[in-house]
Amino acid sequence: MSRKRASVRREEILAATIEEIEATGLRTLRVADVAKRLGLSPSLVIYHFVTKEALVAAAFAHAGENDLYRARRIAATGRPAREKLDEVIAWYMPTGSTRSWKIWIDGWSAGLFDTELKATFAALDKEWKAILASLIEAGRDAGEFAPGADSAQTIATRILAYLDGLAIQAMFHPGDVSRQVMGEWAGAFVARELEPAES
Amino acid sequence: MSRKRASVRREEILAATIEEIEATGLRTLRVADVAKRLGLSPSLVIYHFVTKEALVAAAFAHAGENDLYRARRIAATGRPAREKLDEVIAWYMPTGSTRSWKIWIDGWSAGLFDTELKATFAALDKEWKAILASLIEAGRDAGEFAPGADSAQTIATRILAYLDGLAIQAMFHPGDVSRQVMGEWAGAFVARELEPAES
DNA sequence: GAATTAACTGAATCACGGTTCAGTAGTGGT
DNA sequence: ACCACTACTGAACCGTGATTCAGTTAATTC
Repeated sequence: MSRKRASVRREEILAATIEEIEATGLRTLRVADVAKRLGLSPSLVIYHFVTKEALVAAAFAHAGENDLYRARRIAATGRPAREKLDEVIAWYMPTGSTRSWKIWIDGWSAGLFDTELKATFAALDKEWKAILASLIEAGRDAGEFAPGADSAQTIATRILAYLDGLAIQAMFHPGDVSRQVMGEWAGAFVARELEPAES
Repeated sequence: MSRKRASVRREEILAATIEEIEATGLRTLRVADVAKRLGLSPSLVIYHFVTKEALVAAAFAHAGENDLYRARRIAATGRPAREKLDEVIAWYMPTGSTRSWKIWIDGWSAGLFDTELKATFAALDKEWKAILASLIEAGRDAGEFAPGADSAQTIATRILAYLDGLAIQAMFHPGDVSRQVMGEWAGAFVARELEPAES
């Protein structure tokens, strides 16, 4: 049983937890399954995280931070705002390889009745909006986007709302909204929001 | 213990189940709590529904049908298509008194890993899209809406996606998307989809 | 108004899975 | 080499909550 430093093992366990939620859902998540995935004893998982609930909370926070990290790296590139915006959006969507929407739908459902989780999601959402808003402002300053009536923050909120909705449709009704369609519609929405007066 | 015909009792239990999910969430739903809500024994609930899982499935189907029924009644009115469309949309949103979004978010999460539930939701969604599409077509025929490039079905899908997304935002970030804002944004979206060439 | 059926209950069962705990064994420091 | 600390395990415990079942009583039928 190769021992590892606590910080390393904790990361492994968090990743395994997300994988397990991804694969079978939060409602049937068992500590034992997370442990088995790594060939460890259930006790160890509890040893590191004290309680299953805390494990789940930590796992969601971890996964969310990971996604944000990637998005921030895209935003930090030295390219036109529109390109970066498109790429960040593409990453937010289910297409983004690692980023699965199953866990977030599960997370929302749990967050409805769990204050800590709800706070975690609120914080993550705020960050996503900040990233988008900052790209929108950059684009406006650079003259790429028309200076609209609404604040960048507001537009970011609307875009994320639409993306969430599209993701759900794509998840449950892939016949109505394929991945490609989802991308096209998202692109059209962004265009309408940011380049209104093209006439 | 006033006895009731099975059909009546079943309806009561279904309603109580939805209320319980609404109040405390699917993940902590106990058969005993549903029973207590009606002053009945847990055994009776099982007597009527055989299994908790079946109870939950039936409850979601029941709630969904209820909502659809109301929507269809609105659509059957003899008013302009736009008015009816707006009202149906208002009813779809969390504002619609009974219609709570908590249960649907919970439902999605459960549906991800439950084939029967997923099928139920697919059927409900299909119905909603049909209602919207038929209103859109009626409005086009009546000259209320411009005849766009996309089919009524497609536009219905996009509208529902946006509504879902807005509902989630309103649920989790009411500071960013109040009920009123939600209504305004939804209205603007519909307008853009249906009355594009107003120039 | 007896007989049959259908609604209903309470107490027991039973599996499941999170958590505890006492102990084992790597690991890093001196 | 020894010590202290930390990662780790296996077996037991224990609460929970769905389901079962044998029986009770209200409705319905004839």
